[in-house]
Amino acid sequence: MADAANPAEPPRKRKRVTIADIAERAGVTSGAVSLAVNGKPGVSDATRARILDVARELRWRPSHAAQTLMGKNSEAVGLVLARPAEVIGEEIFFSKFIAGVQSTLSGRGYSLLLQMAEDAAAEAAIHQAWILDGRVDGILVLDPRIDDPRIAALAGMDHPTIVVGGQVDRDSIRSVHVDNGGAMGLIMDHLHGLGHDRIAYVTGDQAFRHISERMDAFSQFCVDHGVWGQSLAGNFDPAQAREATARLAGAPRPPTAIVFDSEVMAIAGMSTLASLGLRVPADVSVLSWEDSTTCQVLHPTVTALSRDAVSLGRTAAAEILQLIAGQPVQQEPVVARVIHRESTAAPDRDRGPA
Amino acid sequence: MADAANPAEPPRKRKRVTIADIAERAGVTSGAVSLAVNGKPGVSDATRARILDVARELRWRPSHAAQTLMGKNSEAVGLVLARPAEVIGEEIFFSKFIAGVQSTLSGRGYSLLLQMAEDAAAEAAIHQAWILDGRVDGILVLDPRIDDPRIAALAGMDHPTIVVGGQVDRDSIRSVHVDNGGAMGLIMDHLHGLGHDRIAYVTGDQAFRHISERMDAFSQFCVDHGVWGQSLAGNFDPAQAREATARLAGAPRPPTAIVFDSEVMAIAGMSTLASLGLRVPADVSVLSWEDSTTCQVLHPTVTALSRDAVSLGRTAAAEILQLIAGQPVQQEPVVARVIHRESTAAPDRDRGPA
DNA sequence: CTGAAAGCGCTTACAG
DNA sequence: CTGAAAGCGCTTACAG
Repeated sequence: MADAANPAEPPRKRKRVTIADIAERAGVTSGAVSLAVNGKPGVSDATRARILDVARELRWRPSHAAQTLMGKNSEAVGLVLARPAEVIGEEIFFSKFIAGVQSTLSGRGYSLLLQMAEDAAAEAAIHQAWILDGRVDGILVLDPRIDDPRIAALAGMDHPTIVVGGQVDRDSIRSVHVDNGGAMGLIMDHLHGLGHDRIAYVTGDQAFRHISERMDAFSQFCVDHGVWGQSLAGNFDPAQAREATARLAGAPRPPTAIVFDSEVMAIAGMSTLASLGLRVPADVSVLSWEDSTTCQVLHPTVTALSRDAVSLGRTAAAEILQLIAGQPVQQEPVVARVIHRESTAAPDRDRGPA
Repeated sequence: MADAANPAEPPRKRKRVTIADIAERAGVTSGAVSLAVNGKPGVSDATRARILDVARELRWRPSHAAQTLMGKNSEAVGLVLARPAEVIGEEIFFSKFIAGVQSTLSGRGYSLLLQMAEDAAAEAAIHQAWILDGRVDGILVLDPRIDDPRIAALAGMDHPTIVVGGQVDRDSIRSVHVDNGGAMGLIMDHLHGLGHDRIAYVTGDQAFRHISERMDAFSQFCVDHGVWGQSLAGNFDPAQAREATARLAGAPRPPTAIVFDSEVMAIAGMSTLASLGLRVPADVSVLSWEDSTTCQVLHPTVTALSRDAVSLGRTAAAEILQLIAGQPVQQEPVVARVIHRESTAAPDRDRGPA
């Protein structure tokens, strides 16, 4: 088909076209071709124009491998996901984040090199290999843990690295500024402002830095505002969220509002409440830490913290690109806000049956 | 920290260790080192052992760039996504598929090279660049369209390619066998078996091959079984799905069951039905083409076609790996099944108020 | 401004 | 079995 459209096309089989081919055709040396195509001084304008013409005519493309061998950037950013495939498939955060990263990267001609690993140690090994191979110009690290081996390893390699999802106490490593504590403050302001003073928080995996930051802010707020607050340790598993919700609902003095650490957990929690005959928000308000279309279309619609994972990805990508370019990183803080929907309302303690 | 743990470690700055370093240390030529580390004949066992020891001691790793220059495989598979970041972030299919691909690839030491593109033409350009650069050993193409430019371009390059999401009429290109028609048959069997004979189908973008395959099977079934069937063209947009649902619900003789082409569309549709005061499944049954945790925890839970995007990704990855290895591709068909949940039930035409 | 050459790190014939 | 050399496709000093 392509051939039919352009019948004069030469039989393009095997044999890649190299700068040597261009040099021969243009009657110069390959060194001159290199200077010409790279826009470096050293060839006359006339020669340069001729060389460029031939290059275009021959449909030449630089050999990425050869350029990498010479130390050129690989134009790729690496990201390894150390979670089971099932979790990555369920949590909307990952696809949003990756989509955001991609949209910025692709605009600059960069690709994302993606790999999955069993655990943080395996992830660190992949990082090492990628860096030594020059396969990536920079690395994105997701969700730092307390005493994260990946951070320790990367800190020693001085390679562009951006950590996403929590602060890191190393000078050599930058992190996308996500203010988890501040976001939790917004959530608590929202609920407390509605009149809630018995609030529960069903958390994700507490080994993650970002989760512990949220928990700290949660406790802090409760202490400061005289709110009864209870965190229940979870692990992002919906079954576990359901169990925690049932336990909370069955308590002598149940909370009037529950904050869930992910969309999937929030939905699971709401479904549990419904099956227990509890109404949202009349009996208990629900808030999801992560927004999605599902939150918008559920019945009732779900109040959510919009971290906007897509723009978080965009920001992370922009920062790693700045780091790679050797520019100072302009940390644009990722804005989070509470999107107020139907699942949160003032508690109706004293009201009779609707 | 790493240094503290291993104080004898040499100052590992700059300068990568090459086979020349190994050769010098082991008292052989670099050619011998190459043979030794690659397990090729040409060196005595004693020499080989000595060389391997030195390589290990020096923590040598082959230069990926140099090997690629010599024509070695890149150990990466390419996938470009030609959809807006927002869509990719919302549709659970993508993250599941990518997670599945990854889990198989990572097990074999392969990475996924990912990029986003504006449209199919831009995607084809990225494919060309990747192939010419030797950056990927194989390419995965998602959701072929009618007269897809990507397929036309790839067909001419004889490079390992696997198409996912629809059949393709080219001998040189293999596709993961997803039986869209058969799956639609399962859905219709399910609904018809429950007693529905007025069924609507709100579709995704009809320019996609897999959607048109589903539509054909839908029409076919309706004709064969005397079912009143109506497809409404959509484009995966939840707002559009809501509108289509409202139109269907407001019809003089509304359907008793609606099939939606994606999870997001199904949820949007259900929310519309609820806001119109229609009960699911009492007034209308709803079925989603794509399963997810959300389908399991919604109220009512949603009957869904489980294509199992994760295993679809695994299968696609396994097939591209076989193609790369030059092995015959064993097409394991991807099994789809209808997971019956609360959102579908027998139509209650004649029944009075509950 | 241009030419000739060395080198990036590896692999692979080709002689000894 | 081993050594010496050419070559993959490019870049970059270094002479003219």
